[in-house]
Order: sequence, then structure tokens, then C-alpha cells
Amino acid sequence: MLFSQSCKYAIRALVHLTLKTDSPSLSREIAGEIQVPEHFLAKILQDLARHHLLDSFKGRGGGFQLARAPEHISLREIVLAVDGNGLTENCILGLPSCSADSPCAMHDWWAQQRRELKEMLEGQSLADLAHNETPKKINE
Amino acid sequence: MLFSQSCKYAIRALVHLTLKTDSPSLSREIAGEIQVPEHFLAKILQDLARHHLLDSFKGRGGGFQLARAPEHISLREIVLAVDGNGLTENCILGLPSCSADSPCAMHDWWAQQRRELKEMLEGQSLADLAHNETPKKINE
DNA sequence: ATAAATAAAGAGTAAATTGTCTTATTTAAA
DNA sequence: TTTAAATAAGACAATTTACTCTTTATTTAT
Repeated sequence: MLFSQSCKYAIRALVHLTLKTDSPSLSREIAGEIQVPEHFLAKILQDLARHHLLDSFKGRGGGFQLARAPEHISLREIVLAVDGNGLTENCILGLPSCSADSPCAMHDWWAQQRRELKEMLEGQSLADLAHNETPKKINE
Repeated sequence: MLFSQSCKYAIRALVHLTLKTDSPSLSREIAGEIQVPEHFLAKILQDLARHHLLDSFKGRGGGFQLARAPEHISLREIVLAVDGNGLTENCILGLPSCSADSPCAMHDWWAQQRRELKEMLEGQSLADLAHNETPKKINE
């Protein structure tokens, strides 16, 4: 599994928010729309706010909102915020001692793969993702 | 995390066995050499035997051995045996309904990425991996 | 036959992740 | 200034993954 469940939910929530940039959205409503556990999502949104990908507003009229234009939020930033940098920084076989000096069996292979993966996560913006989202049915 | 802990252990065990193709190795000894929990590894080896990547022999003189030449065991086969096909077959955002007809926000991006990942897992054989392993110190 | 060595299997424990519920805290409106 | 609406935070429950321990089954050598 490339992304944790939290990270998947984060991406879906952010894509959803990309389509609603006018006013703050309630965590409860977002959860309902993208069909994920309400309180669990709330924590993820708090986390994204701490990482300055979202702005949060308390009290009446509050909610969550993208902190920046979706064109300037990369998929990589989202993954880093929620899952940390383990995916691209740790040894793929989990060896703490793995390094260029004492490489594991997959070190060179993964060094190449991870670089490409990183570039592709950086190259994909939230705006790109939102653009590919299946449009909601209107009739019905 | 790309691979489960079990899968990481499996790869390390198989690489180790690639360097010892003469006679069956004991699961206990493999665990000691690659430094992973003994009984946990035993189950993983059983699983690899069920998937015909290893041959197992009970009783005195028994142990585990590669079922085929390491040149003909791909990294992809190992991952499939231990982690299943979820990584390359499931929606990366975990949506059961995601398909070409109703794609998720990352569908197209991931379709491309997963194809490349698949090819690279197929292209890497156990022999290739073993070849990149850090050689054990001899003096001392 | 018997004993010893090994994998196989099963049941259980521990830890991490995922998800729920309740209570603060903050804000804006009435 | 009180009340209602929202996020923030904390404690907890459930599930999955990782790991351990014990027993059973099988094989070889004596």
C-alpha cells in the first residue's frame, strides 16, 4: 500500500475542497460528501491545517479551506504532511544501516525508483487531480 | 510503505538463499543470519513454499531451498506471493468503485505509474538483487 | 522401532493503525 | 452577555499487522 488510509482520505478531502474554494467547508459536510468517518477525517484536517495546507476557522461560519491555490499544492506536500518522508527517504527493505556505503540488495534499484516517484509526486498538483475527478451526476 | 514487513523479510530471506543454493537452509539459521524474528520468518517461508518459490524439506537434513534458479524468480513474483496484487490492482485511493468508467482523481496518473512499477518489478530478478547485496566481511 | 531434527499449524500476545465518542475551546451572532 | 456553532483535543475501542509460543506431523538416522 503506497499511501496510508489517512493519506488517501486527505487527498480525497483536498480534491473536494479544491472544487469549493468560495467559503469554508465543515469537516462534517466534507466527510459526508466523500464518505469517510467524520471524526477521523476531522483529525486529518487538523493535521493538514497544522502543516499549512489548510486554513481552519472556529465558531459559527467556520470550517476548512485551502491555504493556497491548488496549483501550488503538490501531491508530494500532501503525502509528506500525512505520511512523513519515510516512503522516499527510508531503505525499502527497512534496514537502518542501509546507505551508499553498505547498500542493501535493493539500494541502487530503489534509489532510481524513488527519485522518479518523488518527481512525479512533485509534478502533480491538487489542481491537476481535481481536474481528473469524475464529475458528479447532475440529473437525478 | 511500499512493501509489508513480511514482504521485506521475504525478499531478504530469498536473497540470502540465493547465495546458498547447495543444500537446504534451516529457517532458524536464515532468521539468525538476516536478523529477523525466527518464528515469524518461518511462517513467511511456509507461505513462499506454498507459492512454489521455495521447496521445503522436513526432518533431519531438511530446510528451505529455492524452487527455481534465481534468474527465473522476479521481484514481482515475490511481492505477489506475500502481499498479493493489491499494490498494482487496487485503486490507489481505495475506492472500490474506481474504474476507467468512473475514475478517481488519481486514476489516470496511477494507471501510468503502476504500469511502470509492474514492469520494473518484473524486470528485477532474485539473481539481480543478490548480485547487489553488500558482501559479508571475511576478515575478522 | 525409537529418537532426534525439522517444517507445519494453531492459538495467543503486542503494537500500530484506524475509527469512535466525549469534552474543551473559540468564535460569531442574537 | 448569552447561546449556538464550529474546530481542537483527549481518551478510548476496534481492527489489522507484526510477532511469540506451543503442539503436531513428518522425515531421517540410529
